[in-house]
Amino acid sequence: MTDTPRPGQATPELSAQYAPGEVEQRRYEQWVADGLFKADAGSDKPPFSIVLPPPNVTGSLHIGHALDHSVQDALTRRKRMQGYETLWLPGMDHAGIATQNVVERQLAADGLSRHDLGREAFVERVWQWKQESGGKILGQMTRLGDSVDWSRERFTMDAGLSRAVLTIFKRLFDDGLIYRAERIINWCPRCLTALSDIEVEHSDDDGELVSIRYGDGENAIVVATTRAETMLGDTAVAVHPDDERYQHLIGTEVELPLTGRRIPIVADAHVDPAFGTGAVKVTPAHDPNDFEIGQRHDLPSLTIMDDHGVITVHGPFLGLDRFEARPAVVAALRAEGRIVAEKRPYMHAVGHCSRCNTTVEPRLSLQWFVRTEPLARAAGDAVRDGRVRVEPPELTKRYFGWVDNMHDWCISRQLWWGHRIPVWYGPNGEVVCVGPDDEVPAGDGWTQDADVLDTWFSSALWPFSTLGWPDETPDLAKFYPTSVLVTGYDILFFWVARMMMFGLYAMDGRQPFDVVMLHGMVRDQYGKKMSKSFGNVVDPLDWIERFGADATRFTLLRGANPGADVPVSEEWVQGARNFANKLWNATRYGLANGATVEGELPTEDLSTVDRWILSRLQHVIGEVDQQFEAFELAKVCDTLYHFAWDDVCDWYLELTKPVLTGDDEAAKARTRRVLGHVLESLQRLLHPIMPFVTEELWTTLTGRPTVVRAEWPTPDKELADDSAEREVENLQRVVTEVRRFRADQGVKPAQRVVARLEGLAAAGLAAHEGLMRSLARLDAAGGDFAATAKLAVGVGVTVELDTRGAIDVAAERARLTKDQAAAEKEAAQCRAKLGNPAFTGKAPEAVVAKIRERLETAEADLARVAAQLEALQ
RNA sequence: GGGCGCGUAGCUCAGUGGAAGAGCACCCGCCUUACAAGCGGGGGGUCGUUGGUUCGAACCCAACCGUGCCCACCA
Repeated sequence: MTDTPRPGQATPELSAQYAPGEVEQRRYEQWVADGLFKADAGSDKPPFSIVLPPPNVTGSLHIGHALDHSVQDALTRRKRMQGYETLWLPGMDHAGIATQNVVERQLAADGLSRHDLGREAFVERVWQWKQESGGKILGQMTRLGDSVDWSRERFTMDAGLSRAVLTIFKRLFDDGLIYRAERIINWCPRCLTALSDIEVEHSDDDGELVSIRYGDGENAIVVATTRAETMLGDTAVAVHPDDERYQHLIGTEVELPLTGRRIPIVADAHVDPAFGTGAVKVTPAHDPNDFEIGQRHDLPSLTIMDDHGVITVHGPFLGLDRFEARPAVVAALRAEGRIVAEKRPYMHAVGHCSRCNTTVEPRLSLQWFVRTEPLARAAGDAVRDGRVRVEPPELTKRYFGWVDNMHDWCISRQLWWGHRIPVWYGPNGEVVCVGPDDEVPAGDGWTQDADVLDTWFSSALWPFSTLGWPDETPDLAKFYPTSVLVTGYDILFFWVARMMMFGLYAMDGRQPFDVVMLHGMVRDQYGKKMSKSFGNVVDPLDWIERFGADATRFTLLRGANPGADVPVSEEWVQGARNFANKLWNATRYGLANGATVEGELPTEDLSTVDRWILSRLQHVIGEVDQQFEAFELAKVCDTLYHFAWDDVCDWYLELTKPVLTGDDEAAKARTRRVLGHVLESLQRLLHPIMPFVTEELWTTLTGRPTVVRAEWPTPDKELADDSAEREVENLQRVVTEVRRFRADQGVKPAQRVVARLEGLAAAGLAAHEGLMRSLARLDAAGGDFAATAKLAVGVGVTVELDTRGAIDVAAERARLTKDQAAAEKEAAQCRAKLGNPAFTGKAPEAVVAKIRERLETAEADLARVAAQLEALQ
């Protein structure tokens, strides 16, 4: 093998194996130092922008982030190479409850509560925590290779974003889209705050349905409940207006057991006469349905629990926790003989706090709400009229289901960490909403609302608040609307719909993003959800450490088609690591054989093999582009994997060996140039997926500074060459068939077999005899040649081999007989089909032709096998 | 309770009207000077079931079975 370094350049050296750890840190630091990820709002280039879904400040990088970020980075890096002015904006979410819980736990370790510190000191303490231990995840992002613009990092509580929050709150307030009201809300008795619908998770819990008789004699009415303790707050019993059984009771009163209170029996269409007894106890202060019934019938609301879920009424139960009160109330009722049916198990959906899993208590409470109806309608319309595209489209149904049925959004939280509600109450009942540039009311008796806003309120502003809104900044002008939002389908409703509502509202009807790309969840190799208790959780940092960031990314992206869950396993990441190594060694081969990227790509006198690989490359570029535009990153990975491994490594590199070790210097120079082009193109194509190894290889191969801003390949139609592709395919068939024969016959790979090739000229393969001999390890027939085996390989080429002493005739005959039977069956099927007038009459001509072709092939196979059998005699 | 998916090789998944594919796993043979994290070869599926539409169905339709997810104020 010759070793001819490029003029004026030292021979680059690569070790035999790729060692990612050595490369990654060095490369990332250089990229940042060179400002390669920085966006320029003043550029003339077309914009491409993504805002990173802000991770919680309490979070650290888990495998789901790794997937999410890998997708965004791949999209961003490709667009950057395509010449777009590219911004990927990073940042974090202040994560109200989650963060407050973390700091409260720290305090609890010292025996303190947040109330011991007081509000101001507590918030100060949280900020301090954030400075010291928050935001670990941002550092971890560098390990993945995220090409984010660090100069634009934002935090939902920083000054600019807080101003955006105040601005939009004020605007919504003035438009009558924010209001304060007493409503049934989800209350977490542990976090001591209201929760929105999306912060409540439903699970089917075991409950017990008990039937209780209210009243006596003629007036008795039986109700059923799973929450017996709430009967203490009942202010009515409701029945369906048409329910025959209770006509005589409607409008009367009944005595509520244990309390001595008399409550009315009302008729309400909400009641399902078929469920239970058809009579419902009504507790307006502790059940959303009951609240509405209460509103319709002007019933009083009687609150029976405090913030902690402790009973506040009725002597015997006073001070009991809600779960203690339940059996206590049942026992007391039983003592009075009012339990008319034994308790029976009952599975029903119960809400739990998404932060601490405490059972949520529906509770009447004075809170702030966003009136979502007009906002949600606009959010739905933007998708309906095609301004925003959802990938995969199937998920639009879920999106509509959500935005079209949205309840008003409870936005006040009884927490201290967050954006404080900018409303002040005056001594005479004044309510003043204070915008960012307004004077805060001063004087005696003015107090600010104590609550803070739901965390999702500020994250809903993320696509524009991070770009400088409400100011008309160059960033906002250049990068809004953002190009694509990438996130998991699990937060389509939580977050995406809210960004749509606020984006359309704040930006005068302009959508926050053009495309929503939803990926799936990362799962284990059996498709199981990852969970700590199951022990199947993968730590991406561990994988990056052991297999490299590129291998980790490739493993994730290889499953990342829109909407699809992504199973991963250690075996698979090993495979990806092997792939990185394969690329590494292909480039090593190129470097050792003088592959070059200097000078024009030759077009004259190219070998068939060179024309073939260039043609394949054009197809691959086209395919990859299509797949990228459809966000089908799994397919991108698959296409490039097979091109790199099968076409380039297994065939092309092998096929260049005779030329590159030969002595035709002109031919060698051409192939070196083509080889250099193919390798560096492949590296550019793979860079969005595997940034580190491609950077290392590309810079080494080309001597240029970085592939990060290298030009993305475009297909060159001039280089497409069908005849070269066909020729090489035929060559491959010959080689493969001979290899198969050798393997079946147990001929050692190293053993040269003497052979004669016939029919090459007719098959158009005359020029490639040397290549085929080299790949199939066939020597030219010499003087004592005796054809002991004859191989017809299907493209009109016959190989006669001298395998004296090397083959097992009986085994080969058995195999050929099997082949013969298969070919006969195939031929028979095709003949039957072609003999069927219904088929030939109705099927498209192309299909019929295809069947004819199959028949020809089958017949040729039959002839081939027959010839081989004969030769074996 | 409502809605949306899925069921293809041992595992994870592509394929969506023309006669079944990949990765890994498995079997056989090889340290053939880019790579043993490799090379060459191979076995393996009546495409959940049953009907229907069609010349033709993994693909379209219906029912059923299995399975997953989302939403949900029948006590």
